[in-house]
Amino acid sequence: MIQKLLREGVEVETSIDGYEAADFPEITAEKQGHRHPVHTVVVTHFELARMIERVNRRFASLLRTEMTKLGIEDVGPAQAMVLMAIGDVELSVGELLDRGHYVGSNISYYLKQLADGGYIDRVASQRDKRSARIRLTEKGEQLCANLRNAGGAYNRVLARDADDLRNLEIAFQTLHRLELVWGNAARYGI
Amino acid sequence: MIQKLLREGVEVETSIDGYEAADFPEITAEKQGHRHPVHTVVVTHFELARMIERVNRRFASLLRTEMTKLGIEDVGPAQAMVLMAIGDVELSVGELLDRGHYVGSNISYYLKQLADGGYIDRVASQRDKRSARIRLTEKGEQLCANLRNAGGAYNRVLARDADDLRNLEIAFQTLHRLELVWGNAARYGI
DNA sequence: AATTTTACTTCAAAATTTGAAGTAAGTTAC
DNA sequence: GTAACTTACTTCAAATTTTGAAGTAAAATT
Repeated sequence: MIQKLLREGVEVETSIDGYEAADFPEITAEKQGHRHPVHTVVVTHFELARMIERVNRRFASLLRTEMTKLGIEDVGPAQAMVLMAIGDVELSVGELLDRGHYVGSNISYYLKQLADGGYIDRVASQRDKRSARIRLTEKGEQLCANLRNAGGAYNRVLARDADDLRNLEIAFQTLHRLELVWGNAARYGI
Repeated sequence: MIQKLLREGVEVETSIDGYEAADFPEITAEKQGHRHPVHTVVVTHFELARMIERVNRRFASLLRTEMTKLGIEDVGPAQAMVLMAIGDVELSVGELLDRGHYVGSNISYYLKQLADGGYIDRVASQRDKRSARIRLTEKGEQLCANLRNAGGAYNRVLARDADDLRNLEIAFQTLHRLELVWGNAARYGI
């Protein structure tokens, strides 16, 4: 059985596509059935990818909503993610590229908009004048803080007890592993 | 400690952004340090979202490469994901929307391209002539089969033992939970 | 000093996504 | 039975995001 799974995928509770889970946060956040899978199906590499795509889409639209509430009009959710990627450190464009697996021209474009909007400062490095040093302005920090603040509610819903924490941790690590495996495969072939 | 984490995030091994993990599949696929976190940092809701974004980006480019290898020129990775979402069942556009949290006009657009490329068949339902029934053609099934086949190698790398399987399962379930929480929040507010 | 490499930017084109408006079929309420 | 409404989808134009090719200037190498 394990052998077969190793070849083909992973067992998981619940149907992959039908959303039979209840449709309200109070209920879906409950633990019923979560720890003790009943009937199981097989998840492949692709099912995971599809799940990731869906979750990503949901988050993007959530972020868009959050930003609309904050009255941010000059930049979109993608730019906000770049802002969050910068965080509270000063870094070069190259470092930022690594942080998000962006493409250079893409980041360059976003940084231009963020600089125009006054969210970041861009200074040529003293030691290497090719390299631009990026950091958030007051305004940029404020936006990040607001977004993080709005996110607090989700943290509370998602991480309710030690069990949740463990699962989130495992999910994070597993995604990191996917990131490495898929990334290396793209560069060196599997 | 737990109380603080519940409010702010989740403990995880390793730095979030620096990729100090080795850069080759052989090494990164190893288990060293994976089960026993040493130094820990806090992951928030946002770090998870950023991770998901990165992993999604990586997968998309992998899929693009895979499709180039297969000589697919008429549709892109996004359309291929739609194809995979359809799978081996016949369904309506509405059902497909639910499967991927797509927007209607978007799917409509993709379906048009997929139909033009001969990857899907589209028949008006007998019972309700507004509703289009979608299913893969021979060609569509072939592409899906090829992609699934290419994906087999990743399944083997990602799911090497029972421990990996457990982690992948937990990651899948946790992402599903994120999907529900973020989705409900978008519709009803948190 | 010439050449190559690095670190980025620019620009145009392509791909993806959104949103508003439309159509046609089905449903409901007179 | 028909007017009004809803559902299931499509179309189109615009916005956003992403890619890729070409460029620039500084640094490193030869």
